[in-house]
Amino acid sequence: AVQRTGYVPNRMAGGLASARSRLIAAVVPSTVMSVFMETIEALNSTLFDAGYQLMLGQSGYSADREELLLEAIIGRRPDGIFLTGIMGAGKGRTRLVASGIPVVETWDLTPTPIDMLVGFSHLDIGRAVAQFFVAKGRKRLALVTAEDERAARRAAAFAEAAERAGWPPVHVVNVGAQRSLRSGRDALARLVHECPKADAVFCSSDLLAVGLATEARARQIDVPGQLAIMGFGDVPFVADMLPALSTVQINGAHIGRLAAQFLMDRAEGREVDPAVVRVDFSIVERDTT
Amino acid sequence: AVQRTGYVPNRMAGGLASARSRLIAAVVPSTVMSVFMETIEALNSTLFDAGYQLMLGQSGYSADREELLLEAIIGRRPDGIFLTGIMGAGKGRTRLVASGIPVVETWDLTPTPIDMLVGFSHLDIGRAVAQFFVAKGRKRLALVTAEDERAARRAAAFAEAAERAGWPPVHVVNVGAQRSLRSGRDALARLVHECPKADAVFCSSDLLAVGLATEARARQIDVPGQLAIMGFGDVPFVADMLPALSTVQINGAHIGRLAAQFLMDRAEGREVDPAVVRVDFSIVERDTT
DNA sequence: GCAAATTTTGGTACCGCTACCATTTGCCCG
DNA sequence: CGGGCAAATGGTAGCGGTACCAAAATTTGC
Repeated sequence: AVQRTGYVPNRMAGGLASARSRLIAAVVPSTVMSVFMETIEALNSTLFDAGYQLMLGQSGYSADREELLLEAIIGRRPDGIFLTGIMGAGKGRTRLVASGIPVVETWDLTPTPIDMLVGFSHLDIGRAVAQFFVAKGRKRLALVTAEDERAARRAAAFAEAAERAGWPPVHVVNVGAQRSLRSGRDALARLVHECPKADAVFCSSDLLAVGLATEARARQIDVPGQLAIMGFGDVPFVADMLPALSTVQINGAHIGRLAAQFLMDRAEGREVDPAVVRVDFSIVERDTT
Repeated sequence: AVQRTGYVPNRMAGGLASARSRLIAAVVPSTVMSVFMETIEALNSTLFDAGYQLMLGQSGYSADREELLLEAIIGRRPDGIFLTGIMGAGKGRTRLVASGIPVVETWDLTPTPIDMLVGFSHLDIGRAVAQFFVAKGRKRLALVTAEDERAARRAAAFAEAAERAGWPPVHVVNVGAQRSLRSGRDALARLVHECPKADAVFCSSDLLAVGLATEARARQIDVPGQLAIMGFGDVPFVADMLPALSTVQINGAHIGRLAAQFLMDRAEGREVDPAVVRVDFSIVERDTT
């Protein structure tokens, strides 16, 4: 009879009755060319295979929009909420905690997570990249960074580690909100103008780094001879570029799968322990360092 | 009182009572490095600003998964369904029609849309690119294409147009399911081996085309002198690559906004007329042709 | 000042399921 | 063949809103 009439159960009614919506909400800053997409894809796949649906919200890197988004999300009573990044104190955080919905924060670490967490230390990465450059004999380190709180923390740790090694202050090129290839190219132009002696640069994203490498080629700057370039994220295509980009690799898909599992475990009443998982990163050395 | 107690209305209950879920479902093949992400981002933004939420489903380019996905989607009773591509006859289509939910198909054209449609003709694009190459004096045309029904149609029209111009048969390199930069590089390797005289190649995606351009550089093949390369999609960064990629530009964000508007109009009981909109494409000539 | 029209308030049925209780049925075994 | 137990079946109260109706309160017009 189900076959004949084409009956599809109304999951909204089911959710209302059972207080289990089988919906998981995810908040991402942006979807275009974003380092988070592999995480979202893995999250979505894992969820779907277990009978859950994904609701996607874009915060657009803006706080008031995030506030609205959170309200809209909580209104749907999802069984779990996935956050890219951590949530600072504020109305949003209070709301989330009050809602009692399982939350997993990702791509970052904090001593005060809302609930569960799958991430890594941006400070460690900043330090590790600085040490990598130092070990390679680079002396004048520089940063190219987009406006992003996590990138700022990597940058701060990078600069501090360089200073502790006795190196001169790290030159910083801020590219603003844009994280495009174009802004990477412009950033290199600014860098060679503002700090021509820089011999190693850590970029806040792979796209920016590819931009630098591209502009370096346009200006016949020898990479890595004259300038070493390190990206962040290891998005799928940078390994096959020419030169292949050295970058900080994050296993985004792993974060997504783990977060999905945590959320589903909690939704189904199972304990999640440990609720805070630190995932690895690694510096993959290719042709630009 | 609402402020004090932190009351957030349960939209699931509201949706059940009013038969208006304020949910829109979108089906995409994949989210990573996909040409559709600008469309999804625009769709999501437009929807969110009007108080709707986006549910994202990945069909993963697979038919049975799509079937399951459709069932899960219909079960949620969304106010509208966004499809990337058109839906051929089959169980899925029957289900969709039977559900009575407004549907907008995108990124393609068909004489038999399910409901609404915002797209363009892949045949026109194939022909236009072939004519472009012919006008440029290219004689030995080639194709590099991933397994994708829409790409296959562009390819067929391209080949046919070349033949009609009196040119020799178009050589086709099929890269399989992978649409990575790596497979683009491999494709060029195959192309120079299998058809060394080819002087112009149309790729089924920008990423593939960038791969070809990269491998051409590695092999010191002169682009565009010896080989012209055309991509598809005009994803954000290809304009700033070196060489800047010539490609077929599609205004993905426009498709997303329009589709969102259509879906919301229908959800709110307004008539959508015309329900089929053909959007423009254009060949942007940069440095690889 | 009063009737008519409009707005506000109060109350209830119902959206389509799930959870749970009360039966009834089937089955095994002494 | 009947008692005890598990499984199947039937029935119902919500889940938290919306929609709509009726009644009351207010405004408007003359």
